[in-house]
Amino acid sequence: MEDHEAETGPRGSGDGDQRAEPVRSRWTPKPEQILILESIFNSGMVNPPKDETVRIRKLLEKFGSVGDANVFYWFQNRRSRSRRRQRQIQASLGAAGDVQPQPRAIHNGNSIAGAYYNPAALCSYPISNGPGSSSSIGLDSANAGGMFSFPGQQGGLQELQHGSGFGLQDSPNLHYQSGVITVFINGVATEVGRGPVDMKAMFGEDYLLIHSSGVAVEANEHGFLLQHGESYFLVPRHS
Amino acid sequence: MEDHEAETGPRGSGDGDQRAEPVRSRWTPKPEQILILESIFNSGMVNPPKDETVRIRKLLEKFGSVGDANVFYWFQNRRSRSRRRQRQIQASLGAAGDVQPQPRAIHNGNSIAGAYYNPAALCSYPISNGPGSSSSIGLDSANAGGMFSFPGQQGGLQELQHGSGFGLQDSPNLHYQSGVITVFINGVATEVGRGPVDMKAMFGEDYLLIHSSGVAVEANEHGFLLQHGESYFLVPRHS
DNA sequence: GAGATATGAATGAACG
DNA sequence: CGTTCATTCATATCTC
Repeated sequence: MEDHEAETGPRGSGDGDQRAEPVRSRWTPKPEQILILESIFNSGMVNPPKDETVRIRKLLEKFGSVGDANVFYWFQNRRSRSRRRQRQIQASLGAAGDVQPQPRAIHNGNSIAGAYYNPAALCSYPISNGPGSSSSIGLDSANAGGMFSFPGQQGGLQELQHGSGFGLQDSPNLHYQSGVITVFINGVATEVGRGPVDMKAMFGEDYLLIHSSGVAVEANEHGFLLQHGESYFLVPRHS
Repeated sequence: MEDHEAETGPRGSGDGDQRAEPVRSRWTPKPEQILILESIFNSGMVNPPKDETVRIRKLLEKFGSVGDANVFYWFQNRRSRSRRRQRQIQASLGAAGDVQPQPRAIHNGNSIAGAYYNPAALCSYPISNGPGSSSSIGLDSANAGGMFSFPGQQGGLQELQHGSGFGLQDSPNLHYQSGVITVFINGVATEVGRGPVDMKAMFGEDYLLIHSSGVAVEANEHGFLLQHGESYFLVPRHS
């Protein structure tokens, strides 16, 4: 986390001699790049150290030009906003009464985030932004580097998240854990706080959480304790 | 690190005029204030001691309420980010290795890293943030103190940087020099590392650096040695 | 094509 | 001092 922001400042440079450059705008990550970044983030590396940042940048460059600063900013923003969302959820859980459809239904036109109304999908941050424009992301191109091999179609998204095979193969430890972990609830990657999750407050009394092994998740008085990377199933209690 | 922050911090106590605004939690320096701060910083005083900080604060107060802590933080951040930028430049110069052409000319449809194509614009940190919103900063107001007298218009910015007449008139020595100096290249205030500057790596073989006196800048094997506050001109060698 | 939202970038404040 | 957090600014994108 050292050198960032160099590169450009849309802000500064208040001189007139800038040739008629069509106002270089900000970096807009390609869908493939977002996938990579998300998968790295969800794998637990939410705050990559500098050398990792460089590696990630090189990886991303297979899909479009990008700078170290962009990667840094991405993780910083992702972390910050994830944390904020988490806090919001937590806060609104405590505040009974005036609530509303609390999780702000991201409702990206297409996309997986649609899975919101279903209680099972009630997650603080549904992974994936939905493979936006380029339908069925063309990962085939530029994939020569061999580091990536996505299942390919958008349906296969969750698959990706599970395995740790996302390219940063060798780094043994995922530096920096942060207070947020990612679990899979009914197949949907979901961020939750590191501590006990008050599932009752989230889903009500009518649901049970079952670990993928089949055993129901124990809950102490504070809530359930989930583990990063594990899969759970939220099922109606009275079914 | 010690006693800062409480002080006159706009946070806790009486910042005089907050009315009429959407209650901003943190200090947002006015353009005039930024100009002042930048000019002080660029004059070489990058780490003002406490008493100077107080004087600077009083100066800034002519343009809006501000606390000593704000000034302290500003210099701390300015120093930190300046150094960081410097390091990034240096790093990317040395990198050279495996990947693509160094000046990463991101040139996407959108995206960053502008200011790269023009050699003259290749500066680690072009001074001035561009008199953004408030066109032709209204310096006339509150200028009664008489310490400042800007040329006024935005074009006159570089003018300001040159002279040492920036208000802190008497302090004989500019405490703390830091590893960064400010020079003027083709009229643009530019930060460079204190040591020899590898201009060849920065601008290529095709450019010469001429001191404002007219003599070409000597370069040893390491690079050019520039001097703080001096003006230079970067000219094509073959023109 | 105006308004709402998402998000890249910048920066004041603070921590270790 | 380097790093991180929180907030804000600016703009790309989406929606109606």
